[in-house]
Order: sequence, then structure tokens, then C-alpha cells
Amino acid sequence: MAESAADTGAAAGQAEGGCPAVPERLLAAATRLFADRGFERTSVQELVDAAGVTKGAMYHYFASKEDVLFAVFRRVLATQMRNLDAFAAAEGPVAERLRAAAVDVVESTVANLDDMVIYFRSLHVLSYERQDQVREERRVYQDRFRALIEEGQRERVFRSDVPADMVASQYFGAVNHLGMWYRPDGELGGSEIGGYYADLLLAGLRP
Amino acid sequence: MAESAADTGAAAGQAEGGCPAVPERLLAAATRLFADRGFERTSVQELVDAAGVTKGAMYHYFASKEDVLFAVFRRVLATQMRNLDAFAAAEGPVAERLRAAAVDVVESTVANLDDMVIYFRSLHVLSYERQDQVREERRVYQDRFRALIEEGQRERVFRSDVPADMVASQYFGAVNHLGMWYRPDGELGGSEIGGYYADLLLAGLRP
DNA sequence: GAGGATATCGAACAGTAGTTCGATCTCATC
DNA sequence: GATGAGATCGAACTACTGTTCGATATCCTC
Repeated sequence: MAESAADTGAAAGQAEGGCPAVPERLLAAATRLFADRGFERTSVQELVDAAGVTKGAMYHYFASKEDVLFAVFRRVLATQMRNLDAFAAAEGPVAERLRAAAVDVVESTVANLDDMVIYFRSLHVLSYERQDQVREERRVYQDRFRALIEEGQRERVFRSDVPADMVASQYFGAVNHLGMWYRPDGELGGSEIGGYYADLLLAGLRP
Repeated sequence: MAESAADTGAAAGQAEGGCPAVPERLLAAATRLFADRGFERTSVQELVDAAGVTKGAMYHYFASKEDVLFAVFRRVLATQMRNLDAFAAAEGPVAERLRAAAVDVVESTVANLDDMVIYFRSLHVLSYERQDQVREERRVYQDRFRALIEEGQRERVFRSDVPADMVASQYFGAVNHLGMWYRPDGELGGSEIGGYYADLLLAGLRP
């Protein structure tokens, strides 16, 4: 996708010292408001008020309100691409690698909970083109995870009577749903939940 | 909650023969449009056009647009209460009962996919009061499922080193997320997916 | 200092949307 | 036939919203 004004402007508009650039402030405000209230229930006026700028400034960096939302999606996709690289680079027994990946998927989701809430609740807001693109990139992430399961099945470390795709869908479903109930101030942290989720996954895959 | 005009009017407004009453038509149209396009991206005008009435008629039966949405939520909650009754009434070894419940949760979700999509994507649209109420009732459903797991843990049929709450959350997360990817015309039906999901759940709970 | 580019403002524009309300129609009861 | 209640219509009301645009400020280069 073509670099937006927001991406190029972020460097150019960077303020000296503590005050972040206007695009960063807009994205931070957008993340909070879109997660708390929803994309549609957040007006452009409320968004720029929260960012401390005006609508003209926002439209200088972003082509539309949807473009702001899409910038959040790009950030989510960038995060998961970095995680994917970590999956691909890992070494060791496949069960260990799957376990580590499973924990990491949960920890990453919990660390970026607002982003994940926005992602799953607002996907339908995007144009069909952008939806397809986003789903495709998310698919790559989940497919890499599935490939680990398949590797384990080939090595007979995991059972083979359940399609790897089904296992990956079940696990990612559980993780993607964390945004609906997980609370940072709850009893369990991301690592603990990740530990349980990974353990249940691996136990379910025993031959 | 007080019976709305829609509930009382549904009987009174029932047409002779094939044409359903206005409230039913409104709910059917609302379900399709809210699932396909989202609650906010569906105008009242579009909704009543799809139902074949006018806005005045809609407001005769429903206090507001949100009230129409809430009627969909009430239907979801009614469905799960019926399912809950089935859980509670079941007999036999706990592993069998959990497996049957696990399959049923998936099958019920798949059978009411539009409702589930609307439920999870639009919960934030409801007032805080209604959100609390809806979450509380959904909680009862999930808690009953968790009670089965705990019963199995007490009987040492299931492992006890993972909190039953965590298991239930993981499973329900996976099921609740079906709305994001499951397609009725896909390779697998609800029963098959339910079978795999239940199998993975039971396998993960082996002592 | 002049000139050009970028950043930012905020009023105006061009609509859209949820809800209300007066009018009319239909049906049932007396 | 008269009356009353419920059902339904659709224009009007009362807002609100996303986007544009002309003006101004700031910064950098020459």
C-alpha cells in the first residue's frame, strides 16, 4: 500500500522533546476511543479533541476517518509480522516451539488488547478490498502457527486425527476472543493465561 | 425487563396466513442487516425498507433503534437459556455430558451465526446497564459449562491442574469466535467442527 | 528579507440520521 | 352508524457528522 501522509509526516512532524508528533497523538487517541466506544460512536471532533488538534490537522495526515482506523490495523499487522519472524527463526523440538508460539500469541494479544478489540470489532467497517488484505495477512500469521502443528504431526509428536487447520482455528479463536473478557487488572496476567492455553493445546495434541 | 410493545404486539399484529407480523419482519430484517453491515452502518430507513414498513410502524413497536438491537440480544439469551436447561437435565458419565455440551454449544452457535455475530460485534452499542445484564446472563451459560468440568475434576476424570474457569473461557472463546470465520458453505459443518472442538477439549482434560 | 512548503485552524458545506407527530386507515365493540 | 383503539404512514423536526477549504502561522532555504 502506498505510504500515507501520516507515515511520512510522522518523522517530519516530530516535535523536539516530549510532545509526540500529531499523527502519533491521533493514533493514540484513536486507539483509546475506538476500543472504548467503538469506531462509529467516536466522532472526528471527539477524536481530534482528544488528540489536541483540529480536524484540518487530522485531514492533513489522514485521507479519511477510515484511514485512521486502517492505520490501527496496519499497526496490528506489523506487530504480528514481527511475531511471525520470531516463529520462523525459532529452533528446537517442535513441541517446545509450538508451546512458545502459543504462549507468545496470547502475550502479544494481551499486550495489545485495545488494538485487538478494535481489530475484531471493526473489520466490517473497512472497505472490502482492505478487509480482504487484512484477512490475508492475518491468515499468514495463523498459517505459520498451523505449519508448526503439521510439522509435529509429521514427526508423530502430535496426533494426526484432527486437521491442523482445525486446531489452529480453535486456538486462535480462543486467543482472539480475549478482548471480550480479559481485563489487565484481573487475577491472571497474560503469561499465566498463555501458559494454561498452551498447556491445554499441547495436551490436546498428545498422540 | 418489562415486556416491550414488540412482544405484546407480535401476537396482536399477527397477520392471517403467510405474512408475518410487523415485529417479526423487523427482527428478521434487523438480523440480516446488522450481521451483514453492522448496527451503525444500517440506518432506520434501510431497516424498515427491508421489513416493508415505515419508520412510524417501527417506533410503534420499538422504543428506539437500540431497542431493536436489544430484541436480538434477548433472542440470543433465550436460545442459550433453553440450551442451559438441556445441560442441566442431561444424565450419564460426566465426560459424555461435557462432550455433548461442547458439541451442542458449537452447533447452536453455528445455527444462529448471524445472532452471534451481532452479539459479539455490537455489545458495546448497548447501554452499560444492558451490557451488564447481557454479560451476566451469558455468564450463567458459561458457568454451567464450567460446573461440568469441575464435576469431572472432583471425580478425577479430568485433570485438576488447570482451573475449570480457564478451560471454559478458552473453549467458549474459540466457539464465540466462529462468527469471524465460519461459513455455512464451507467444507465443514457445525457438527464436524463441534466434534473436533469437543475432542480437543476432552483430550486436553485427560488426567 | 523574500519566497515556498508544510502545518494547523476552524467555519462552512453538504449531507445523513434517529425520533416525533399529526393524519389516516383498519378493526372491533356497542 | 358511531366511537374508540391500535396500526401505519411519511413529512418534519432536531440534531449531528465527515469532509473541504480559505486563511494564517511556522519553518526552512536562498
